[in-house]
Amino acid sequence: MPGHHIVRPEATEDTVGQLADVFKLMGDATRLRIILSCIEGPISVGDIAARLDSSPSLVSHHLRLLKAARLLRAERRGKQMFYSAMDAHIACVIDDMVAHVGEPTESEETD
Amino acid sequence: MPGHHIVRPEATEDTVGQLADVFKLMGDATRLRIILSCIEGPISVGDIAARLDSSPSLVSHHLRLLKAARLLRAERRGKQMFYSAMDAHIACVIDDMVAHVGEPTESEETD
DNA sequence: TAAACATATGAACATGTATTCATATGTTGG
DNA sequence: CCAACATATGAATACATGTTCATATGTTTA
Repeated sequence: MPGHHIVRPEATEDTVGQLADVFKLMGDATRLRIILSCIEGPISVGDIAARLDSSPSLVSHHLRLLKAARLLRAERRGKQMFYSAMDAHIACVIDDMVAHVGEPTESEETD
Repeated sequence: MPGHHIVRPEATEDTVGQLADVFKLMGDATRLRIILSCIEGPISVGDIAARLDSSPSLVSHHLRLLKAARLLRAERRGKQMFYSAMDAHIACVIDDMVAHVGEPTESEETD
C-alpha cells in the first residue's frame, strides 16, 4: 500500500495546477485567518469580519474564492451566512505546515 | 500539548504570516514543480530547468525564494548546485493537499 | 590565465491581485 | 410594502509578483 507520505510527481503532473491554486488561496494572511476561523466551526460573515477587524465586504470577497475552491462550505441561517471548513484535509495541511515553520532552523550557521 | 490534528488560531496568531508566506511560495505552479522535483532527491538547477522546460534563470530565481524560506536546501557539487527538500513536512503538506483536491465534489448538484 | 560551463543576480515589464467604495441582492420583522 | 439588517457583487486602484533579458559570480579544465 503505497499511501504512506510520498508524493508522486508523475501522478500529479496534471494536478499541480490545482494544488497551486489552493496553496495560492492559503497564501494570503487574511484568507488564512478566515480559513482558521471556519475550521473552528460554522461562523457568520459578520463574525469573521469582526474577528479579523476587516470589512464584511472584503471577507465576502475572500469567502467567495474559498467557497469556489471548495475549501469552505456555506450554509444559510436566517439572514446570516455561516461558513465552515469543507473537510478535515485543510486542517491537516495547516497542521503539517505549522510543524514545518515551527521547526528550529536545522543549521543556522550554514548560511 | 495536544498534537492531534487541530489547529489553534490563538496559538498561531503570530504564525499566520509565516504560514501564509510558505503557502504563497507553494501557490505558484512553477515553484511547486520545482519543490516536487527536489522532494524526489537532490537535483541540479540545470536538471530542474530541463525538467520543467524553463530557463535556468527563472529556476534560480525561484530556488532562491524557496531556499530563503527553508523549503529547500542547497549543496554544491563541482560547479553544479543540488537542491533538495529541507524536511519531510513539505511532502506531508502536499500529500494532504493532494488528498483534498482529489476528493470527489461532496455535492456536485447543489450548485 | 583564459575559456567554457553552471548558477546567481538586477532591472524592466507585464500581469495578477488584495483592498476599498458604492451599490445590489436577499432576508426578517413591523 | 417598507425599513433595517446581512451578505454579495462590480469597478477602480494600488501594490505585489512572475517572467525575461542581460550580465555577474563562481567553478572546472585546457
